[in-house]
Amino acid sequence: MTAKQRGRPRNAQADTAILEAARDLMAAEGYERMTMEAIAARAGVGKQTVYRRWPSKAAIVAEAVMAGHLGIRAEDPPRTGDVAADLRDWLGQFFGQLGQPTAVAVIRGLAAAATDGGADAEQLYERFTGPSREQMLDLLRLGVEHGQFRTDLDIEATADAVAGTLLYRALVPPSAVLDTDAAGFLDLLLLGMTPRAGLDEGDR
Amino acid sequence: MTAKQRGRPRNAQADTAILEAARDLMAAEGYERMTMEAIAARAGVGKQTVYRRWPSKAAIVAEAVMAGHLGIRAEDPPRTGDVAADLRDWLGQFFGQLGQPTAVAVIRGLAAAATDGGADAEQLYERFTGPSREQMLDLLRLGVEHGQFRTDLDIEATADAVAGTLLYRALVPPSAVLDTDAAGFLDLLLLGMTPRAGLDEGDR
Amino acid sequence: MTAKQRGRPRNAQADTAILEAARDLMAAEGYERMTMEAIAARAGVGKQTVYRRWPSKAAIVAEAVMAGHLGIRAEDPPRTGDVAADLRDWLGQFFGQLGQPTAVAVIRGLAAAATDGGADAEQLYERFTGPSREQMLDLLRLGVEHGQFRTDLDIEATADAVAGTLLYRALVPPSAVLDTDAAGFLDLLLLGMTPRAGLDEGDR
Amino acid sequence: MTAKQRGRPRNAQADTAILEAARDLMAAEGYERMTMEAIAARAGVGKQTVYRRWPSKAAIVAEAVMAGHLGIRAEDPPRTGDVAADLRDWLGQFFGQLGQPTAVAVIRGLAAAATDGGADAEQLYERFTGPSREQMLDLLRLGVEHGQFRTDLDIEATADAVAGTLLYRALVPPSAVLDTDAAGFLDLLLLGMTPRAGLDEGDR
DNA sequence: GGCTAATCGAGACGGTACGTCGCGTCTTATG
DNA sequence: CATAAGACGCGACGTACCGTCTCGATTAGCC
Repeated sequence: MTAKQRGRPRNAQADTAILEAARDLMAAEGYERMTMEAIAARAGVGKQTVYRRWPSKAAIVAEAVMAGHLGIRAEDPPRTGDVAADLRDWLGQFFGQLGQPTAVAVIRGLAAAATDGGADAEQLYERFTGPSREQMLDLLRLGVEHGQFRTDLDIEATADAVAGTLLYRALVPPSAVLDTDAAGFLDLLLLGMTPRAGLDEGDR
Repeated sequence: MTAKQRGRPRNAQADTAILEAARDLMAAEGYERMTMEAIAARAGVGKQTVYRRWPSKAAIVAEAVMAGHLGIRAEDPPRTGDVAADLRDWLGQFFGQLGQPTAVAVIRGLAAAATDGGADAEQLYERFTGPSREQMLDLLRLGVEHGQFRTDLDIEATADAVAGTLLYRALVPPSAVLDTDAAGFLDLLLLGMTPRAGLDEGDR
Repeated sequence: MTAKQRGRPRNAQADTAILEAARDLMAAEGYERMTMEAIAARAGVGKQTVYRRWPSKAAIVAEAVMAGHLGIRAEDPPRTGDVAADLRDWLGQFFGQLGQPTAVAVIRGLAAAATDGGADAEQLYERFTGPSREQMLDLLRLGVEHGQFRTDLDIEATADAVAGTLLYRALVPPSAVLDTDAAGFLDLLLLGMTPRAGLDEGDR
Repeated sequence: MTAKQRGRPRNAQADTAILEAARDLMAAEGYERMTMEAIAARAGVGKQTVYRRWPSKAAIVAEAVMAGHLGIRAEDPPRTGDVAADLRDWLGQFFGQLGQPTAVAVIRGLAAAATDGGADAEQLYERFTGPSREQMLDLLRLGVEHGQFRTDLDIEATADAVAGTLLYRALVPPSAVLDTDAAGFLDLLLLGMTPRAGLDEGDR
């Protein structure tokens, strides 16, 4: 049993104020240009109050994503019975958000926060990719069971390919790639996933 | 023709000293923790000498990659006639380097440099992805001509999927993904690329 | 008469713990580097408990001096009949303590506490100089009555000269002055105080 | 021979701007409430530029006093031939300035700066008391030679008594002492300094 | 015994200033 | 002209204390 807390308890409103300030500044300035001082000031909070909760900017961003203040949002995947169609629809939601500057800013920020390779990166990975990743893996397993996807499909690798392509398209400059819609990628993906007569084995 | 330059000519040794200093610091400290001051100091050069050549840290990194001081290196793709096998071999070289900490550091640094979304990102995109991307697109076109790949294959999307997955695997923390080898992804990719009877059309 | 106090009574041990903590820290760190937080921590007391009793660091020091936890201590002045000799002996006690680092630290602290010129300075002045000052003034008046000191002696100015010289010698760095003993000053003082034939008037 | 200076030389205007800013803030706010940030801001200078020159607030004040930007100013002592009268006049200039709030603020600041007892105190002592002290010692020696002062006068102790009394009167709160003029002290001092028949020896 | 009230240790709070670091620019003497 | 050195104004960093506040717990006097 944990010891009874002593002293003045932390103000939960400060937590949300900080996360919301981070969310707003992230959209307005971008991750690099967002400073701890600005977060504290916008949240109406002392700097120490921020540092008491999170040790770094990256950690704040991780928490903001997790708490839903920030990030790519998507409905739960549809379950119409046609798993391939469901997957295409659902992933389309993510790729569709690449047209929104704030969503792109968030993904870039997450990448920036992850680039130091420290403990923050680990946390970010889990919190950002985690929930959606699980939903995707569920859908992939369902497709394999239904016979719509290859029985030897590497579902982890498939999920990575989706996340990676999403990340890449958010990072590269708009002029280079954003006019390319997601259809080509999703075709490629789904074709790679579906079984074909006599080819399940021996293609490697 | 430009007029003959006057005054003391630039010291070409300084260029390489700076790029090598950047390469070393990138590996030792990571992109974020590498500073312009440290680069200049390690290169034994004044800060002005650095700024006279490149406007930003990102630009130095871009140049270092381009000049071969830094980055993922690969041979030219093999041309055995079996384009799918060639592609798998060649891409395998890239993914194989994810086990080398310095290569991972470089990719992370490039991502970090790209995350501000400015002009640097554009330049980095071109220089980093550029040469390899062209080689890959050539290979893809060749595969389509030979009938090994789908005629309606979106080759741009395919290249993005490769680059994105490579980037993603470099960014996510080692414990999460690096033990997964690239075979699953390459299977997925090649299966998605190859034509199948009666399915080339009408699958969307 | 005030109504009997309700609620939990104050803990008298806290008072002494705080004053002793202040005394120790004053000697160890000096007035400027001694913080309210450190006093509370060393006393094993909450900060509020300190502030409930004294409004400022200066007030604590004043109280500590007054309560005898801290400061220049001296016996009551001797009364042998030779007032000049008594005064010399008694003042010698004060100057003699300038060799003790803690006494010097206390005087320095008092000066520091006084330098802001606020209400604290007033209080410190009264508490620090007060009791000894009264004793000195008594001795001076006695000397005038006995005919040992000039009848027109400005006894306030004399007391100030003593206090000031003591303060000055505590403030200036040891190497500059502490090797000078007090005899020269006391000679000067006593000669200035004693009457002389035909010079009591008209010297100004 | 010292090595030829390299790099951009320091801007001498910054030195004076900082000292003048310190002087103004000292008068306006007092030593304790004057901050390094405010000094830098008022001088129109970065904080680093201040720290590059002086390691502490006390050191700045010491320099400001030395450079004449700050402090008790007095003419050179008069030399009328009557050394006692000259001394009274000259010292009266110092004591007279105790009525000016800015002069009082400066003395208080110097005391505050000295109270930490570190290297700054030593420097302050030398720079503040130094020049005037030498002039005073000269005057005292002259008086001894002329037979106006006691041959066994401890001139160091005399100078300390003057400096100490001046300091003390600046530190104690106005209500307590400033209405007392300096005449009483100067009488006391001069009487203590002048020789008298048959008393030069054997008074101790 | 229940109530009210003041105190206790603990520690979070909004602030201010600290002293340091790095930015990108500038200004020198030396090539 | 370019160079190495390094000062410059600026702004953010993460820390230390300020004096205040808010907890649960304690300890009294009063009904």
